[in-house]
Amino acid sequence: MNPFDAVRSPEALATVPVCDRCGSRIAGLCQPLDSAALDEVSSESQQTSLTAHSMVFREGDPAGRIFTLVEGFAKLTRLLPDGKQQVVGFRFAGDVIGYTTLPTYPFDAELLTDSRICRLERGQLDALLRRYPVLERRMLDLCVQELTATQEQLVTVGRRSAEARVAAFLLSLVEASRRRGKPCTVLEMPMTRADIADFLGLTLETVSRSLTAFRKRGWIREPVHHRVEMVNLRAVSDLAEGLS
Amino acid sequence: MNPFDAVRSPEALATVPVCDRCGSRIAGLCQPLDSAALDEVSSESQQTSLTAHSMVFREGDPAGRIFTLVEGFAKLTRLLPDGKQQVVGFRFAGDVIGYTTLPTYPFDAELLTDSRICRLERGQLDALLRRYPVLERRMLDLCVQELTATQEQLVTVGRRSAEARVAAFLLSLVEASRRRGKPCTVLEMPMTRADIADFLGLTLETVSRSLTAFRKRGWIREPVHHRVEMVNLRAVSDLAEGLS
DNA sequence: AGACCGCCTTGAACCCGTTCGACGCCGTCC
DNA sequence: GGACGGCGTCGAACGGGTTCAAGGCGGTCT
Repeated sequence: MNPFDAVRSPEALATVPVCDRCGSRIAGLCQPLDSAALDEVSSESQQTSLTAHSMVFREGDPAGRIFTLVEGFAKLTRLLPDGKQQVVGFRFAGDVIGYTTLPTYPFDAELLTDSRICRLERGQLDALLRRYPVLERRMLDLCVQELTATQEQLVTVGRRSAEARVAAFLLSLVEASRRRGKPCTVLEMPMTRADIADFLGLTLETVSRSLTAFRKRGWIREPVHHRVEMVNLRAVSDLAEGLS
Repeated sequence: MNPFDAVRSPEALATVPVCDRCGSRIAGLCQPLDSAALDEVSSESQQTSLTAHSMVFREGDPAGRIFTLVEGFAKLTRLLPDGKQQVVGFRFAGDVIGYTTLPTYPFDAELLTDSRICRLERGQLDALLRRYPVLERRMLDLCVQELTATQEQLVTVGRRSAEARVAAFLLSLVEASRRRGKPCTVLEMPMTRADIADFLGLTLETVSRSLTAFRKRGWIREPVHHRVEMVNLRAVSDLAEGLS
């Protein structure tokens, strides 16, 4: 155990072990913090459990809080005036949700599964950022990562064929799982066909047809609902690259 | 004039006036700096002029430098294995180009016009960020802005019809011009139809047809090559919103 | 059990944007 | 001047993905 543990308050003892297993500690905002700083962050933040389909926040809500997804899956969506929605991203354990410089959140954040989230008031975050410059640096790094991923997604949606988009989506799930330290061929995929379609700029029928095609070619399996097994990762990534 | 000017070195006197008119000072990284800090930044950075079609850097180059576009226009592109390119964004006077946490640049940066750029070695930037926390904050803000714009672009490419995408593109030009403090109905548009098409996930023919359609409807004019006049901004933004 | 509902799958027809081809315009290079 | 190449425009045919429609499967509620 960490040598700092001995001097922690009982309160901290209760909260920190939770933090140690949090995705944020592994790949997210809290990764660069030492134990003392982690204590402070964790004592200022509020952990809550929420059920699937809860809204963490809505597009247009005042952006007064920042969230970390401790466990679970979420989707971020923007609504178009004509009613169609675009999924701008999915979020996994450890990811930060809702950091923006805008006065209001620019998208909806909806949980796809029962989840645990960690909540911080905006003012508290700003104070922490001032106190621990390493946190601000970390925010910037995460933001740049996010920007790169979104640009990648732009390429996917803008230039790839339907099947190549679905293949690229599967690869992004593999990558997200790897980043969380679980390199595994069987992946959680809690999003519906419609969610995936809205992410890829396709219809749910096309997504369904593509996944069926992959299954028939023996590239993937779906042992149970909302779980994919990547059988032939190479074939999928070749298709995503357009080498078809 | 600024009271700090009196104590400046002759060298600073030569460089700072340039900075004061730089786009970065108005809308970019240097915006929050006081005169003393601006002196330091400007003395560490190298200004150069480059001609149209120069590459600022290429995808895969070691990301050792950060650039600010002082004057001019640039496009950022990613190349797909099959040879197609996706324009991931355009950059205008004042914008930062090439900041990444990755070891290499994730896209090409090519100038569309003769431009002036301001160059900073990565190590110098890191030192400045440590010295002036306000700069790090500013980087984060710019990154979040950029992320929001890219997500907006994702919606455009993913869910809008061809004409709506072109309309949205025109609006983004208006917005970029406004941000640089030049709210004007006649805009520079140095990119070719092919560039626009690659940005919007369309072909150049479709872009050409859409712009022709807008012209025939009297929504825009193109008085000279590479310049658009927004005659009926309302009609364009209604189309972009999908209210057609 | 039966009815209902959300989600997924599959088929067939259609349509929007692409592809392919041709041409015009303009600037540059022999 | 003439040839060439980059860029933009336009028409006709094609095709990938959408739209529309029907049906299946697995839950949950009554």
